[in-house]
Amino acid sequence: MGRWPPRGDSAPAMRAVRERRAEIRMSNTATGDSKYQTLTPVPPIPPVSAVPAYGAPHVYGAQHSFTAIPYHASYLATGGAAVQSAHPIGFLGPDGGKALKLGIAEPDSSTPESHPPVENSFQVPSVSSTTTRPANGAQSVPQHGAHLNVYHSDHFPGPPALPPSPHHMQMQQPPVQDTWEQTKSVVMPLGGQSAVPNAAENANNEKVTKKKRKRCGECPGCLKKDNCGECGPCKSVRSHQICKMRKCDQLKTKKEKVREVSVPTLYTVWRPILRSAVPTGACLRPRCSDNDARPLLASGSGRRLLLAQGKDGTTSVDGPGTGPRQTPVALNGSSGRVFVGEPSGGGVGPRVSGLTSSSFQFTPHIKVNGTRLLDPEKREVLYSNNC
DNA sequence: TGGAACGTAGCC
DNA sequence: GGCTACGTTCCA
Ligand SMILES: [Zn+2]
Ligand SMILES: [Zn+2]
Repeated sequence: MGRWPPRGDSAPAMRAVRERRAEIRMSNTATGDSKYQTLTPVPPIPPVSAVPAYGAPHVYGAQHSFTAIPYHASYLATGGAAVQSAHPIGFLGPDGGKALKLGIAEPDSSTPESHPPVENSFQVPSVSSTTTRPANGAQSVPQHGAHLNVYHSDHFPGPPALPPSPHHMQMQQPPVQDTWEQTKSVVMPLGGQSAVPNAAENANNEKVTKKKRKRCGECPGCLKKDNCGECGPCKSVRSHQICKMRKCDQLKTKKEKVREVSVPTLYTVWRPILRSAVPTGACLRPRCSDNDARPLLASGSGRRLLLAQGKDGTTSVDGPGTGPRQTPVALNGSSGRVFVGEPSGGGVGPRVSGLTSSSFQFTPHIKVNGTRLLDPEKREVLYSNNC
């Protein structure tokens, strides 16, 4: 009783089977053989424990560069007056206690306060869309809330080091430890350094070979015993790839592999961007308990917000526009990662299908203390309240 | 955008 | 050290 593949990356091996495989390759025939059995199942998602959660986008450490980001600029021009400053300030805001309650992680904190129970409004999105849309179509005004799905891809450029800032002490250091313990998997480094072997990149953002995923052992491809003998990988000695027919389905979808992103990470990393991109009063607090907060629209409705990062490390924010848009967004001529949020636009814009309810939720505010947030002045109130 | 080529992780 | 094949880059 053997297993397939016989050896190498994913399964216990048998020399005999390897030889058998060679025979198949040589003869280009597909034969049944008792030696070819199913794979030993492996976890679909290898654990990534101990991977530091750090994905600070470029834009964070350099808010002044916002104006160099076309999408963002247009965004603000159309509706982002209130956040023209594009500061990360509201970010922690004046209310440190509240910030803690929101689950913002201090880089090295070990105090109870720094590990508050976080409202578990974030879950792992189950699937990602592949809708493609040019980023430069973003012209419309962002809406009142965000329902954020965060995706991960394996090639995310690391951000530059965060500059020291007396106003943002907590942000001087990347949140090396992801402290959101409700999640078993950990945020992959969207960039930045990692002290963990097999991490994506080193401190200099240099390419570091990453850990390989394993075959699931259960998909049709994995269950196939024999090489087809006719596909490219079968024919090419240099391919180094498994027969197309046997390619694991899970390994086919290497991009947009969804990873969990902790609340702290969202706050410390992406919140400034969200803040600048959702200028109409979206509360970036997960499940804000504000009674005036508008109820979150059902998943799948509303419009989307994109946070994208190009290979050059720059970050861009894409507006809702007129249609769902996800990956990839061209940035400076290159394609990069795209993070998808969904501002609940209150019926403005098309419905977006395919979203799961298991994603990070931002409660949209349209009112604060009963006052509709219709002008920048009032929105500032909201921001100052660290929503 | 998909395929080819290549480096090398992972397993033995 | 050999082998398979994943991840990545390159190129048409
Ligand atoms: Zn084949
Ligand atoms: Zn599989």
